[in-house]
Amino acid sequence: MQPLASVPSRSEQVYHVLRDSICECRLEPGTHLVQEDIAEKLGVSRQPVQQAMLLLKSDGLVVEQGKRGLYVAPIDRAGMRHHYQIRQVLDELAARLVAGRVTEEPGFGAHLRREGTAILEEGARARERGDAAAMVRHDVAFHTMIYQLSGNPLIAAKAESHWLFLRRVVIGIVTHVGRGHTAWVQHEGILDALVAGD
Amino acid sequence: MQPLASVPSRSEQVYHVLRDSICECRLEPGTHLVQEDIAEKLGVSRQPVQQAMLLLKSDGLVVEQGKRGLYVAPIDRAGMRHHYQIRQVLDELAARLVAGRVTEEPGFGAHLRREGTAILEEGARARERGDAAAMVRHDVAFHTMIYQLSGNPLIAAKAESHWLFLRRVVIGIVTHVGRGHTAWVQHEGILDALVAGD
DNA sequence: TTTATGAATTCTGTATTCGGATTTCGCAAG
DNA sequence: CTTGCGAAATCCGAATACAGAATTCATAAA
Repeated sequence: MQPLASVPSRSEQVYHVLRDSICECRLEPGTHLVQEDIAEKLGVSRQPVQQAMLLLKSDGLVVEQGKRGLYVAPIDRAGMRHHYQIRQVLDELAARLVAGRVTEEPGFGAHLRREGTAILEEGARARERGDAAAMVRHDVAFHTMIYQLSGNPLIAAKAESHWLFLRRVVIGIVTHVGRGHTAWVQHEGILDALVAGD
Repeated sequence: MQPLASVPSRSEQVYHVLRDSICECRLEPGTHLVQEDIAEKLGVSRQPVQQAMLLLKSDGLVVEQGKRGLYVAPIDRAGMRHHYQIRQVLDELAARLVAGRVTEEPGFGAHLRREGTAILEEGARARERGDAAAMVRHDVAFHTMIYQLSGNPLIAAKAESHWLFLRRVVIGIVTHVGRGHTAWVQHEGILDALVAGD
């Protein structure tokens, strides 16, 4: 049995709305976030907004400039590189752990193969449609699957926080540069290697 | 010139007090945290306490059991292993980056050597005194130095959140098992290797 | 035209209050 | 002894109210 899902508090809802808005660049970097305005737009009081801001600040998605208030964090090349570096080592760790489980636990490889191909197929369909957003979604889903199967739940949590930042630019990259193809080929290679035990 | 330090808000102060109390096990795992009690003990209203709790929850230092309120997170073996795994790969990443800078930037190696030996000497003195808490502090300082010199500021931030958990048990390990010695020898080896460029 | 000064505005952090949901406790019924 | 039920108490999230700091703006002086 699992604990039954409870309704999310207003703070959480505000947090998610703001987080998604920032990550999908509907709130542009550098925007000044005023608690009252946001509260009124979302139809809540200032209190849940302030709490959401606190979490966004600890995520690094918003930054405070002195006592001038909170602003949406800028997208700078160096910062993205830093996020990418960390995500990379987390990916490597997760892959190592998954590979370890494949060789240790019988039947785990088949399970991995099943889940992986399902996601890859969906991703392939998105690519045929030329749906960039869906491609990114499935890209993330593939990585998330590996995090979850790694057996270390902290990896998924930490990596997600870096994906938040990367999502802000990945959509643009996939759409404009058209690098989507190579990524999917790589994913198939990764899946094969993992099923084989790295 | 640097932006002058502003007084920390009450929320931040409450957050730090609670965080340290939890990490140094003055608040034992499983303790029920009641906002009103804490607010009264610290001489503030419930509001800053609630905000601090929110951050502690996102750190994973406190967990909520249904709607029964927030409790200090338990220390379990599996969780510690997970934290340790992630910290390990972050350490490796930081070391790689530092080694890279040593070979790239002239004078960086000497700088590293200077800072590193300073910390190691202080740590050695703490060991002679048998001061376990100071040893752990300098152990953390050594790692933090590497994070900071890596050039990726996110590593320090992320790794710190894992040290929060590890600190809860490391003190006990150093005191009881007396494994302090080997750690310091390793640190000297690490420093030598980094100065040489990995 | 530029600089100083002080009032008005704006915005945040904190305190207090309100409403609701849950747990606890006492007592009666099976 | 266990089960069921209702009142009281507990505690949290959210709204509202208040105070202080910073910025803006307008007006006066150089």
